Amino acid sequence: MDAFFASVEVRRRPELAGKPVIVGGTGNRGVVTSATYEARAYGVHSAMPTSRALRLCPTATVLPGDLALYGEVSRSVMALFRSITPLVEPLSLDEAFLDVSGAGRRLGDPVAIAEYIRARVFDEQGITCSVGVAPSKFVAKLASTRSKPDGLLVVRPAEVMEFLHPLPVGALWGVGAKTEEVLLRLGLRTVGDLAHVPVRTLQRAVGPAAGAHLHELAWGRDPRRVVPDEPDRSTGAEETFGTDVDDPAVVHRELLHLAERTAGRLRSTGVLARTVTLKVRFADFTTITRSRTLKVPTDVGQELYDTARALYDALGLERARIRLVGVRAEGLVDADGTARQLELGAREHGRRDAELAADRASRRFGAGAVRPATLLTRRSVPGAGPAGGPGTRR
DNA sequence: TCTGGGGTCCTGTAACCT
DNA sequence: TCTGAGGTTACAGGACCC
Repeated sequence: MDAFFASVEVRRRPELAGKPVIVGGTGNRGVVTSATYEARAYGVHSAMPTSRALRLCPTATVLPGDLALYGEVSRSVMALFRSITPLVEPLSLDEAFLDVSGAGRRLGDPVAIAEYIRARVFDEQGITCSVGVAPSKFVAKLASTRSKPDGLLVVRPAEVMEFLHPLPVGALWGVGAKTEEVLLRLGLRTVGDLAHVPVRTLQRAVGPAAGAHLHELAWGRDPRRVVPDEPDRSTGAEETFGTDVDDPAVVHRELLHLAERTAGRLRSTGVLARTVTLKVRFADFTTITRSRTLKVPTDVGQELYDTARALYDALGLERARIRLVGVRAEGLVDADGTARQLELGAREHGRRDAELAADRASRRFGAGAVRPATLLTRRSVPGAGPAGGPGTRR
């Protein structure tokens, strides 16, 4: 999809069509997550602090975003893709790889399929998308980027080199700011330059794996298949405070909140986590992580919290100024295939049953209907909150 | 100017096991 | 009993993507 979040907002509010619109954090520490092409004309792009974006483009409308709505649109679009081929690999909410090598008889050649997709997405969702058609995932991805917005670019097998080699190294998928800097220092400006440098040189510069990988990509070689339905490897939640925090009690409460959120997601997807990772970002933006692997995988918020809090307390911070904390669950295993460890003397109905009951209450009465008492604030007492706040849901 | 939140993958080091 | 080689895993950090 082109400028996905922003496009969905414009569809919802047609009076914004043709105007600069920014979706992103509206607080003092927000960043841009999506911007219409009208806003991009002012130099606005995603990941830029909203404050800077507004300085560049003061007339822009800034909207907080509505992930639930974008998720709905995403599901509809992915369903359309799956009606074309079962080989759909979603890359994010707004993009996916489709292997259409088997769909030709029914729907025509890949170019016809691409046009069909673009038309259907526009008819059904009222937003535009761009499609790259190529013999490999990586070239298709670059082609779709090149064709944005509202475009279609076909790179046939014989055209891959002439398409690839003039591109700047930074255009390659996997080459970010740091790697680009290293490559430019070596005098490598284009993908063609990259292709003609010995692999060993590349590997010395950016590491053995990345070096070999880049060399292959520079010659258009990308054997990765389109794989549908890969299970997540980790899930987590993190939050940047509105202003830096040095009160351990505030950090502890946030950790509980994040642990509950993460555990809820584990339960809703039917997986257990073996490893808990704590993330702390300090006022100066340095970031550390600490992790611990559990004896028994879990999906219980209280256990994630206990672990995260122990990791935090072990840091022995003396009122350090904290900007962000996060809790992440890794080493995910299928809950069905994992027998729960029976502990000697453990109560039959424990914390897990309480959290499952809270899940059911949340499904009926809205997110956060039941939660730990320490997470209740005046705002969240039913009836006391602002309209639309969590406490006012029924 | 001031840097979100969701992820994936790679690398170096240390510990541990055989 | 000691030593070393080699593999695996845990942990921390960092680059990158949308």
